[in-house]
Amino acid sequence: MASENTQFLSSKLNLSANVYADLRLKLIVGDLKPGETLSIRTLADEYDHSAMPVREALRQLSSEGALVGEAKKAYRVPDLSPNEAAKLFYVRAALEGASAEVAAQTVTQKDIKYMRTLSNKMDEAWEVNDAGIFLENNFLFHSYIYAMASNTVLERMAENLYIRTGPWLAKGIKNLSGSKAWQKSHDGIIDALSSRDSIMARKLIEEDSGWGKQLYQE
Amino acid sequence: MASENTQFLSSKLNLSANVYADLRLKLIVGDLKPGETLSIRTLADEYDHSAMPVREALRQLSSEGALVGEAKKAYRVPDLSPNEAAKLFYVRAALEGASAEVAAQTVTQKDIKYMRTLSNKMDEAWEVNDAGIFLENNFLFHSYIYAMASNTVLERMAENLYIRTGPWLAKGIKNLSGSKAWQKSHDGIIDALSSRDSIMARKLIEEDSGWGKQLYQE
DNA sequence: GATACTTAACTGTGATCACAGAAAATAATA
DNA sequence: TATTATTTTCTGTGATCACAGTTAAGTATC
Repeated sequence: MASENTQFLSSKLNLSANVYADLRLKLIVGDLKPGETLSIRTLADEYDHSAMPVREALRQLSSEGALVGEAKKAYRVPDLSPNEAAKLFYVRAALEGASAEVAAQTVTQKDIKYMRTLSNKMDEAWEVNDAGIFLENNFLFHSYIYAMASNTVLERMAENLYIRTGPWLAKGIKNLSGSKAWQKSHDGIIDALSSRDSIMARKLIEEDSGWGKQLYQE
Repeated sequence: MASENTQFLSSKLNLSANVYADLRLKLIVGDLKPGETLSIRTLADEYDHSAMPVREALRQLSSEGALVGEAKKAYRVPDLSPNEAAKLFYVRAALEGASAEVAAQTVTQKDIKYMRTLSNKMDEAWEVNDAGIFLENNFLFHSYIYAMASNTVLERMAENLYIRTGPWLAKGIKNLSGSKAWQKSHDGIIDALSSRDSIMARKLIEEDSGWGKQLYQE
């Protein structure tokens, strides 16, 4: 699994943050399925912690819309309606477009090289049919554009959108087949950034952001 | 005070949500000052609850960037640097502009009327020098535009930005004097929406979003 | 009177328990 | 056997405590 050792990598501050980070990645890469149920005590056993850290992590994810939690029922990974998914992708396109526009003005050759690496990793994952690694690197690719815009506010909000669309995306691409439209798209984005064409970068990113939506329209 | 009875109004689900809602509004309207310190036990006494609900509310606000909380020190209302404030307003302009563009396509006369009401309340608050009510209605005004776009994702993110900029804004407008630039701006927005001019609405909203920034540049 | 040291108060964090409502599993009834 | 009733298990929520750092207050030392 892609996120197996995350909880150890991020063992810095408190336990709640570790649990949160672990679940966060599991959502992004699709290790948690829509409709799947998460209970405090069960997870506490798995992480070998008390209930408190898990409880706080789940509440945070719930407040971010990554999980839903009614009254006294178990937390659940929400399944998105087409309408809800469209809203998430709409916001993502707006935020990501703005980021790309800024990023195009400060991008370096080192950045370009790193983005190509990520794109290659996505391709490798695609070939061996590993959706988890594919989504994780796709997330890293887009994250990097946000990071280049050096606006942490933007970055955090974008990440939230990936957490929320992760399970839904993973459901749609269980088998990695069909056209590699994403690859052409990413190549174009890299080229636009490389030539510092901020308008084109914005346009292409906005188009690429909507890519996932088509998974359920075919 | 503007938010005195909020905790009773929102006494629906659990106590944590009540505390969160109360603190949220206090931040938006400037009842909580930058640098102000919030401790779990102290607030628990004030709300006459145990530590748990307050603890969860503070953690949530912290995860949203509305409060900062290092290691084992008290939570604190962050004071924004000019750079940080600029980032928040940049994102706000992007989100709000997108909202206005959508809102202009579905706005009704009833909506227009309500927005005029809010703008009038702001004017009244301005005249009697009540910054809290002024900011609260300003928030409601902009919130309404988000609501008209009927994108809850967008709405939630925008609200977060108001929570985070609230204390900083309040600091800058302790005394409501000087030009009423905000009024002309709001009138223009209402007119643009009323005539369904989505491009103009977007433009004016983006300009208005940056209004607060000027508080510290004069 | 100012500085260094010690003590006390305060802080978030993790753990544990009691409780009431929801869900699932079992037993009873037809 | 199908349906209802009951019990048992599971759920988040609120409360309380112990702990280890942090900050503030107090006290001694010069």
